[in-house]
Amino acid sequence: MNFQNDKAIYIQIAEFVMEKILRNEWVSDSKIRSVRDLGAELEVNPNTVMRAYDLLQNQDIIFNKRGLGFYVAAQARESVIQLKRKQFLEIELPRIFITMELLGISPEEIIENYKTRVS
Amino acid sequence: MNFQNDKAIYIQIAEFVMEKILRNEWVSDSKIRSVRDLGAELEVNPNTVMRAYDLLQNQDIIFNKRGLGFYVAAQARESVIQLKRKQFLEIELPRIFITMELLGISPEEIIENYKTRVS
Amino acid sequence: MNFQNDKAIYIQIAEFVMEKILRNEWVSDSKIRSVRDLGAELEVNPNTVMRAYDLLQNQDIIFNKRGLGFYVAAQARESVIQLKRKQFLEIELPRIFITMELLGISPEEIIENYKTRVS
Amino acid sequence: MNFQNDKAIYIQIAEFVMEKILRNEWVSDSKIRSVRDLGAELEVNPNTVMRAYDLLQNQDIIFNKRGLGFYVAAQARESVIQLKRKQFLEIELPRIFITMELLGISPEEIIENYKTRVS
DNA sequence: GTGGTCTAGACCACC
DNA sequence: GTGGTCTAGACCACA
Repeated sequence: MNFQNDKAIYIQIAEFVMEKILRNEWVSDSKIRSVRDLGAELEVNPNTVMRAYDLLQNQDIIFNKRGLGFYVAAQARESVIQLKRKQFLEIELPRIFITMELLGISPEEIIENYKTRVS
Repeated sequence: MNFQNDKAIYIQIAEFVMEKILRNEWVSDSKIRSVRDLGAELEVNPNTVMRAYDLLQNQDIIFNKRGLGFYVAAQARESVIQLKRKQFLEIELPRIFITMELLGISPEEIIENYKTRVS
Repeated sequence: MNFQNDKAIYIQIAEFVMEKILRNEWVSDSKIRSVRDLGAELEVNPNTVMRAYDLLQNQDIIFNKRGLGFYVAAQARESVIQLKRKQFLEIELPRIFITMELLGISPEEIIENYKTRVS
Repeated sequence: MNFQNDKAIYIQIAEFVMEKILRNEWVSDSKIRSVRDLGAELEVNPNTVMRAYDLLQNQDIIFNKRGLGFYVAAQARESVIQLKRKQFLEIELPRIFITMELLGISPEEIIENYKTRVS
């Protein structure tokens, strides 16, 4: 992890975890790194890691066992996909529509392109 | 300019120039920064800037007056839009379709979303 | 606000805001206190207020206008009720069932009690 | 004990004692702390402790041996449960029904929830 | 002025 | 050991 782009660090950490889950590298019920541990490795404040974990917990992607640590939730992968769907539809799609308008690309042109791709 | 993402620096410089033109901050026939000048400010090799200008010249976005420097082309804005259209349709759009497939989002869902936005 | 009970301060602040909305004292689209302002009055760190507002924003109860402040969301009251429903069903109800079991109270006894109340 | 909530202190002391009995930490016929002793530790007036003990004695939860102190009654645990049953049915349950009405939660929804929990 | 992010460091409860 | 909360203070972007 390089934290090179302009997204907040805690967002990048959350996306890192989600990527691991999406790739099935981190599976349900397995323990993930502790906030102190991961914070030390990434050289960020544990609070920043905590914020990432908090976000993931709110999305039912990880859960906490008191005094033990965070674990990957049972339906974690599905939750990640669900969250990404939401982000795509609410954030990326509007941007795409704006770009299309700016570049004078009509929906019909997209559909044409899509059909060509499928056929 | 930060050169923080993973794109080549000369690409980022070209995009920086195109952005200026798109926003009408740099207009047709006006002179743009010299290769040496811009290279010094951005702390990159003048050759890198030259590569960016070369790319823009090939797309009819800027042109060169020998011994004088580079100038914004007459139809620069249109050329930029044309270039971006091409990039959008050939590079971004395929990526979007892949993401949609990955997240299980159907074209119908997009169309529905688009109509809601318009109404 | 006294922060007398054992709940986290940021939770109490969020509940304070939700109470205002439930009572229709704070209505949709009206601006709410800034994080600095409310933090100063309650003598807590602005970050703590921010955490409360963050929670409320995630629940679509308030929203942010950049550089201007937080505002009560359009469907804020409905969102508050929705959130409280969830809390009741997932947190309070299980506790009630545990208490019932501990005190040897059967569901039938509750139903009997409920009917008496209704009639 | 913190005396942080809004209940009267003597009530909280009585509940503290009942909790001990419920958890079988204080068993029948064992002597409990003296009024002066407990009052000193909790930094409250002995009269306040006395009021709590008086309440418990009226409910047959503790009894007094003159000149010796207070002892846990034979059927203390059953008496505590009996008292809490009464409190639950007469005080908490009405509040629960009010909350349910406020949040638009039907008894059917509760039953459904209960079945899911049992199964 | 507004929020948003991050750090350093503290204290707490739970296990 | 684990997370959870809070503070003080900093710097940033946006308007």
